[in-house]
Amino acid sequence: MAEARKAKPSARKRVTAYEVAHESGVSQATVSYVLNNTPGQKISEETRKKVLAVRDRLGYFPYEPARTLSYGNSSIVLIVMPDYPLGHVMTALLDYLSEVLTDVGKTLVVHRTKGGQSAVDVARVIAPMALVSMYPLHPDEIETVKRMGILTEELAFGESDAPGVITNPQEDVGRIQAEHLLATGKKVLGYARPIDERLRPFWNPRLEGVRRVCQEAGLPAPVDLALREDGVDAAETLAIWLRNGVNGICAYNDEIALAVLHGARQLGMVVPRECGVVGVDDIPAASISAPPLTTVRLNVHTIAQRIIAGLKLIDGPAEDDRPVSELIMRQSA
Amino acid sequence: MAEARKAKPSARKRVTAYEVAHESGVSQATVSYVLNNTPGQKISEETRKKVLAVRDRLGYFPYEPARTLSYGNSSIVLIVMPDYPLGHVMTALLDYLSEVLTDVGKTLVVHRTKGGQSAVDVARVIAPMALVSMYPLHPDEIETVKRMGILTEELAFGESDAPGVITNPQEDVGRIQAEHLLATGKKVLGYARPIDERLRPFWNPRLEGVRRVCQEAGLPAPVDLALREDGVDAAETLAIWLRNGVNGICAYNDEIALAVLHGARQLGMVVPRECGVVGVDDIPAASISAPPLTTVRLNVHTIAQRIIAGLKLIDGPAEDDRPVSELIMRQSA
DNA sequence: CTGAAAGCGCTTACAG
DNA sequence: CTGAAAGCGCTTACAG
Repeated sequence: MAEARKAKPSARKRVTAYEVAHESGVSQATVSYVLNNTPGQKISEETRKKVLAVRDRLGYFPYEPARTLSYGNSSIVLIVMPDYPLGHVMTALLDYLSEVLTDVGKTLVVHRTKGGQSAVDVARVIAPMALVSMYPLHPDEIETVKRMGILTEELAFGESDAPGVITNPQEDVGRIQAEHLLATGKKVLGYARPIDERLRPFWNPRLEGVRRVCQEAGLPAPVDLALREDGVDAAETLAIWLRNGVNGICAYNDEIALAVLHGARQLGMVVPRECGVVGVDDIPAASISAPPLTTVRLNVHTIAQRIIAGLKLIDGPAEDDRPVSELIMRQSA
Repeated sequence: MAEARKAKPSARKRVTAYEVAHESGVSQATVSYVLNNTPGQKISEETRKKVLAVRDRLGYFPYEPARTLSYGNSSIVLIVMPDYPLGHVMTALLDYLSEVLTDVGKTLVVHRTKGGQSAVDVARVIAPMALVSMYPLHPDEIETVKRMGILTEELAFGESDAPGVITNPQEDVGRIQAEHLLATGKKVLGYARPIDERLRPFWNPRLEGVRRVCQEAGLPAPVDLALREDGVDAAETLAIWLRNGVNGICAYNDEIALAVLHGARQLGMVVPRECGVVGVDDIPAASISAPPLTTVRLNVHTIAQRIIAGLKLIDGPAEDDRPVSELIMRQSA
């Protein structure tokens, strides 16, 4: 795995606090005090000025690994994601998270963890102060990471009340889709999921939401089928749904929904009259499909704030009270 | 900006090499030798076994910051990207890069740098062994990072022969688009670029490629217009092109191309007869648009290999000789 | 074949 | 108000 590191690199001599102290005619401690604005230390204005000037002249900045070692904790927040496509929403989530963390002096860094590689290994080399996982972690992994003194959080897409698990209930997404379809008079629903089995943790809770709505309405359970995003099997799959009497389809995301729409065009079906379709994500292409796609938009800010609150790093921006998911109604359903 | 760190966290006592040494009845040095397989150290099989056993029992792993401090260099490769949407291609690039780096014991980590924030600051807290920038860095920034002893590389989308700059010539992409359009008999080209000004470094080189092809063919320069990805201004923009006699459009990427197609449908235009359209990226939706989109696919592996070769971390997988970009012909041009 | 010791660059009691 | 010193957890000459 990790091979031995090569010979020590020519380690371009680093500018150290020692040098700054020396040039300023003060001790290393004093340098540390002024640079960190250490509370409870009264530094004369003169000394402070001098140190700062030398710092600037030398272009000095503390070396983080040393700081981390001494302090016992870093300021890095590591987020691990699966390495398969996650779309616009996750990107937006990351950016917002990054912004908020930057504001409180933390640095967010992302690792796309390849299947087979453990988040624990990554956490070991990054040695972050906190680890946020975008996919389910094994309890042993959580245990190990915690024992490393790292705050740990897992974003769960289903229900959970386990500690350290931020729930981002995706059932709601499925419910919204299904309820809208039923409200438009559809009676038999289909669920269009992606083919990639690794995505199961993401779509399964949504399907569960659809399932419950059907059940509560006394309607048949949704028939779920997998579909390619490039739409080559769309017509064929749609035909299966039709044979099952399906007239409303909830898609895992907009890309899949677009593929369904493609299949419908091929079959000459009239959407939404013969079959309604609703997606998730509201990607740009959703508003320009034929017909424009009715979809569910996720409110990334709320999710981000839950993560941040779970990290307890900041008192958190006032809880966002916008709903996590909302229906964007267009013409496909 | 960075606020003072809070009181030392309850720093759950870390298992140290000292403890492993103690429990094994050997010195710390010996523990380090066996764990690192330090060459030139002859450790008795017995000692090795013992140390390893204790390591496993205690669940010990070296603490990276200490290791980095001592060794003088980390095993992290940091990649900074702009924080605006970059699409499937960049994601694929990251994943491939990550995979290769993992194989050689490095860990790739990504930071989406917000405008206004400097890559230098990020590099300072992560203290990586190498920094790869996906956007242009200021020469001063490069200088600073290098002085920190960090290998630095910048992915340039235009031409450049500056050291430390990996060129990923995007003119070629524009050329391929334009040449195809001209080959189908189009005489006046348009360039559809995104609205976000921050994307300029990415589309400008491509537009330049289109421009050159037109020039070389003795045709009028391409007329470039900005377009929203959600297509609300597509018809209107398309009308402007038409008034200028444009009958072939090169789009910055597939999303924009899809918007153009949307506008064409609204105007009742026949694509590609009245106007050809070619995108870039070959996203899944490209194959199911109406009509299916002709596009240029980028070969991510080649780009990744150039980056890796530039890092000189490994002897590199045999240079991929597949072309960087290739035309995927479908029905929109 | 193994260990005592120095050193990486910081922070933080502890003395003054 | 400031400094000498210990300590964070590792690696690596240097002795034996």
